[in-house]
Amino acid sequence: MSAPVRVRFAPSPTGSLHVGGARTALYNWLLARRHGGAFILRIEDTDAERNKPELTRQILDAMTWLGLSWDEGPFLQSDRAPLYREVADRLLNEGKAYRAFETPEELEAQKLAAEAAGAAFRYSGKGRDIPREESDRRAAAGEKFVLRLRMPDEPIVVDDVVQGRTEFPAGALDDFVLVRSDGHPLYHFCVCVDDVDMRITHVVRGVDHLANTPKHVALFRALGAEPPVFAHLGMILGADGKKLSKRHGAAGAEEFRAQGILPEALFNFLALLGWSPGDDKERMTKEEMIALFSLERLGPSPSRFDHEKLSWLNGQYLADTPNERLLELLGEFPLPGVGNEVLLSAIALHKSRAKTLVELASGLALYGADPSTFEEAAERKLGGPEAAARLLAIAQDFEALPEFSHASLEAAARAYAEKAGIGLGKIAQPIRLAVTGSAASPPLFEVMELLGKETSLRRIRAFADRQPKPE
RNA sequence: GCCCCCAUCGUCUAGCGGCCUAGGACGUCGCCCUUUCACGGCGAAAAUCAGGGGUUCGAAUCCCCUUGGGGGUACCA
Repeated sequence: MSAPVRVRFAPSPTGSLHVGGARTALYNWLLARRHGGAFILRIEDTDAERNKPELTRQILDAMTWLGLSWDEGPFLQSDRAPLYREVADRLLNEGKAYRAFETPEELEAQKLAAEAAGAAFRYSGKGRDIPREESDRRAAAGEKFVLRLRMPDEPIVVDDVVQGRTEFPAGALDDFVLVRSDGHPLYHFCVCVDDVDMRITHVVRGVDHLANTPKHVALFRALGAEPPVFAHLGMILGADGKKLSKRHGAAGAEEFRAQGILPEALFNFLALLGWSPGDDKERMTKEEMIALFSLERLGPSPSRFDHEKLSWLNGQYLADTPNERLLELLGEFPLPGVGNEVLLSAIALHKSRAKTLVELASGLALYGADPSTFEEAAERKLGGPEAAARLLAIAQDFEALPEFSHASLEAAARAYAEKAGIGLGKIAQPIRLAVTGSAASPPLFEVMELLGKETSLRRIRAFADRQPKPE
């Protein structure tokens, strides 16, 4: 394997980068980066029906977001029709492929007949025996035909790096269609032609393609090319073990983005779904993954998508990400209308408490408008006339402070608590509720310092005000 | 139907014949830290290695069967 590594990711334009596809792309990317090779992006849009540039755009955006940069492409199969036609002609001339003139109706009838007889349908291979002259004549006369590959009579071995060696007996596959009767080249054909043309050395993709791989091997041979190294990945399933889809909450990279998942976290999480570096490493930078990656360490079995673990990982990344970058990332979510300086400090206070950017953004809301609602259970417990009196009293103490810093606020609160013969929590909790609307927040006095004297005292007094009066 | 793949704690996984009385991580449950909530630290519960046969002095690791999941079988990708 001295040839430079060349791999590709070849999604069809569905408009969403499914996490299964994202992980496939990621492993291809890792392999290319590991070996200093090339990562090629190719769009499989031979199915003209659903092929809109917009859908491709979304996939590219998601890849860019995830940090999966490609070196060549994106190539569109729809742009490569002349190449497919040329290769199809060559295969026909070399006798490796042949014209078959059955109509879809005839094929359908044969299929039904086979089914009725309890046998599996397989194309008869009838077209194989049509002499070339006759074939040319009928084609010239305008008779409809498809181009089929002449499958070899010997068994086909697929030696997969991940799934192991599999032998498909001779005759297990029939002569499949390369080019439709309307001249459109079909998926299997385009894939192989492109892989040869692009000098792809390793094909890393989902197991759903494994059963089709012998077709590809036969095609590579017919094309006079050595098949690439194959690595078929297990599927990614939802938490219920079913195929992962939108009904599991999210299935596309862009949906995770909208949920406030960091691209680095999703990258790391996806990498671990089917790959293990061997030691007990969990959190890794891209550079570490590149250094450690190898196809041999990919696992063959399907895995479930554990959103809980993603959430944890995301929280880890959130806590470690510099505030400035977080502020940038937060741009996609609603933020209170305060200055960046306040936001940056607030982010520092809140980031270890949030699992997603969405959570972080909503935590930041308290630096905007005064709270209009208060946690009901907390207010029942922490409110009341006595609490109101204390709040008013301590507000006075705070008011008198020479400087409104968290240190002096804390000192004042401690002094108050001691004088009143209560624990610090007894006075801090009502203040917290008054200031943030919630019984849980970052360190109270730091929050107050950030909020400033005026806002903090206004909130404390307003909260005291809404408490029932004595008698 | 036929062909193919997969199978270790609830989940992601380590393990590639003896180091396994099966290791790590998420989640769960305790305790500690603490003005609350997180973070962090410590600890616990959690896998008869799907079941059954072999092979071997020795099997989670190799082979076969069964069961359960998944995929393929298109003039879809």
